[in-house]
Amino acid sequence: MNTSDKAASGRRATISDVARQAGVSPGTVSNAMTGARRVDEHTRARIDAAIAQLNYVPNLSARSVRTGRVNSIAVLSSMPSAVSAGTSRLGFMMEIAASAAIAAIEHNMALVLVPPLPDPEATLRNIPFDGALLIEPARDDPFLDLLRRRSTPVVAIGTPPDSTMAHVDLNYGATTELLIRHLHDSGARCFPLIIGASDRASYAVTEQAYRAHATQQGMRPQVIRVPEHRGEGGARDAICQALHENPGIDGVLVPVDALATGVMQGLRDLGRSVPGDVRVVTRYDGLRARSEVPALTAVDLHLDVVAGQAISLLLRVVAGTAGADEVVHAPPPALVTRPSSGG
Amino acid sequence: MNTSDKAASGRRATISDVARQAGVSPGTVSNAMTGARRVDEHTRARIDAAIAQLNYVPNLSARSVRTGRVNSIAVLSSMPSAVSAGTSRLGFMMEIAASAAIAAIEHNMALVLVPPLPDPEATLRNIPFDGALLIEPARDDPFLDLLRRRSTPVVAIGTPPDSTMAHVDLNYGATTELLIRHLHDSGARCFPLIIGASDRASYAVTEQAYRAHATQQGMRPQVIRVPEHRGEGGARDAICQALHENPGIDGVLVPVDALATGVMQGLRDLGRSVPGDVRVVTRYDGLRARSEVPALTAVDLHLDVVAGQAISLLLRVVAGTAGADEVVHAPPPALVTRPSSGG
DNA sequence: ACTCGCTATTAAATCGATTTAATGGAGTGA
DNA sequence: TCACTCCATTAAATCGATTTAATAGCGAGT
Repeated sequence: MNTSDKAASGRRATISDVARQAGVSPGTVSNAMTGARRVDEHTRARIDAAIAQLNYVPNLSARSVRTGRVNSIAVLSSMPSAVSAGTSRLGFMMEIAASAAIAAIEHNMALVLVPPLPDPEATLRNIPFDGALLIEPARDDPFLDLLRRRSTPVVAIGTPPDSTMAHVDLNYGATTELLIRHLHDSGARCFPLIIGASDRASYAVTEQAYRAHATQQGMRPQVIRVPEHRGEGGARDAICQALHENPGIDGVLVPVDALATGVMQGLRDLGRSVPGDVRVVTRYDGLRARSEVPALTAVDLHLDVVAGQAISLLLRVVAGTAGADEVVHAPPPALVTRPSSGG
Repeated sequence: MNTSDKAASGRRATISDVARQAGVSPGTVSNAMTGARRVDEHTRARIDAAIAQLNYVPNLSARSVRTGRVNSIAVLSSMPSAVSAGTSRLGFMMEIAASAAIAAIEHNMALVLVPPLPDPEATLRNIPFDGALLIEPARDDPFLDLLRRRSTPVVAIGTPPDSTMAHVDLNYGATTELLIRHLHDSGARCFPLIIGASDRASYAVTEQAYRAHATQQGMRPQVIRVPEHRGEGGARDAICQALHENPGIDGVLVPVDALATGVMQGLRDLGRSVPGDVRVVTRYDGLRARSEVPALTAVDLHLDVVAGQAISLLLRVVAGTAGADEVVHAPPPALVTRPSSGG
C-alpha cells in the first residue's frame, strides 16, 4: 500500500512522499503539478499514480510562502452594520459576495467575507488575501487607508471618493435619473432627497442629479442627510420632521434601503398612505425593499454581473495586467416598479 | 527611518527585520507576538517599537506552514443552485454566512464562501481551511465524502442523514408541527406536503410529522417529492397535477422556499386564490417568501443565533475540546404569519 | 564557594512547498 | 571524435515564520 514509514504513519502525505513513491525528486513532482516546466510523459504518469495512491493534497500554505500569493480575495464593507446588515444580515454586500464567490472560484480563488467591525486593523492583520473588493467606500473608509499602506490591490464597487482607484462604475447618475423621472411620472411634484451623512460618491452624484431636476422643474430642493450609524431610526425622524415643516411633500427619494424602511415607518406613524399620499422610491432592490408593505419601487443594478466584472478586474490588477485606476461600467440600471410608487 | 539595506528596499518587512531593528533574535519577536513564552517588558517595548516603525505585518502563510492551521472556516452548501441560489443568489446559505462571518472574525478566523459547483473535489483542493460548516447535507453530499477523506473537522447545520456528525439541530420536528398546526387553525383540512426528492433528514422528519398529523386528523396524506434540480418548475407542475387529481386541496405545506414560489406560480396559473382557496406555508423566511405576492407565512429559525452556535461548536471540534459528534440545539422556531395563510 | 533552579534569550532545526543552478545523457554537425 | 546544444531531472537554496534545545546570567540555599 505504501513506501516509507513516515508516509504510513497517518499524517498527510507531502510532496516528498509522492516523489519517493514515484522514484523522482520533489522538484519534478512540483513541476508536474504546477506545469512550470515540461515533464516527461511517463514520469508524469508515475507521479499521477503516486498522487492518487497516497491521496496527496498539496499544502497550500507552504505553496503560498514561496509564491507570495494566497489565492483568496476579500470582500470588505465598512458601511456601519446598522445600514449594511440589519435584522436579517442580508443586503447589498451579501448579494455581491454570493456572485463574487462563484466568479472567484472559477479562477481558483477563494472568497473571504470581512464584515464591518470595530477594529479593522486587527481584523485585516489576521486575514490573508491577494486583493480586495471594497464596497462603496466612503472618503474616511478605514479599510481603504489600511489597504493603501499595505499596497494591496483593491477594486471598489461603485465610484470611490477619490477616483484614483480601480472600480466598477455603478452608474449613480443614470440610476438617480431613472428614479427621479419615475417619481415625476407617478405624479410626485415635491419630494425631498434623503441620504446618509458620510462622504460617498454615490451621495454626491445623487444629490447633484436631484438638484438638477429641481431647478429644471422649479421644485424647491430639500436634501436631508441622516447619520448612517443611526440607521432606520434617523430616517424615520427625518421624514417626520420634514413633513411637519412641509405637509405638501408627495414623494420621497431615499436611495439607501435601510433609510427607506425608516421613512416608511415614519409615514405609517404619521398616518400617511403610500403611495396615495406619498410615493416612495429607493435604489437597492433587496430584502428590505421587497418585504416592505407596500413593497418599494427600486432599481435592478445587476449585481450578479457587477460582481463578476469586479472579480475579473481585480484579478487583472493583481496580475499587473490592468492599471490600478482602471474603470469598468456596470450594465445600465433597470427600474423595478412596485406598489410604493403606485405601479 | 530604517536599518538594513534589505529592509529599505521596498519589500515587506519580515520578522528578521524586526528582530534586527530591536536588537533581538527572530524567536524572541515571535514569542512577543504570539505570547508563546514570557518576554521581558523592556524587550517587548523595543520590539513593539520596531514593529510600528517598520510597519511589520506577519506573513500568515509562513505562520501556517509551521502551525498547521490557516485560521479560516469554509461554508459549504451542495444544495443545487437552482434551489440554493435563484435569481438573486441570496438565501439560506448567505444568511448563515453573513452571521457566521461575524462570529468567526471574533475568534480571529476568516470565513470563506464555497458555493455549489460542478467539481467539488477540484474546488476544495485549492481552498485552505481548518474546518467547515456544511449546510443541510443530503445523504450523497459530495462535500461530505471529501471532508471525511481529508479528516477535516465539520459541523453540519441541520441534522445530517447519518447522525455521527457534530451539528446544530434545527428542530425540524417542532418547525413542522408549528406550520401544520397553523395550517389547520387557518382552516386547511386537506393539504399535501411538497418536498425535495433527495435524502435529507429535514425531509424525513417533516414527512414523519406530517403523516402523524394526517392519521390523527383523519386526513389522507399526500407526499409529493420534486427533484431538487428542477427547482421552481418542478413544484409548479407538481401542484398543478395534485389539484387536477384532487380539487379539494385547500392548503399546501411546502418547506423549501424555492419550491414554495413554484407552488405559488402553479396556483396563479390555475386561477386559485391564495389564501382564499388555498393556504400556503413554507419554512425558510427569506427573500423569496417575503417578496412573493401575497407574502408567505414562514418560520423564523433564528439563523443568526444558529450561525454563532455552529461557529463556536466547530472551533471546539477543531481544538479537540468537543467530540466530533456533539450536538447543540437551535432556539425554538417562531411562526411568522403572513397573508398567504390568511393572517 | 558551589550547586541548583529559574528566567530570558538565542542559534538552529523545521514546516512543505517552489525555484534556481547544476548535471548527465542524448542528439547534432563538423 | 569532439564540441555544442537541448532536454529532463535533481540537489540545494529559499520563502518567513514557529518551535526546540542549548545557553548565559542571576539569585537563593546550603
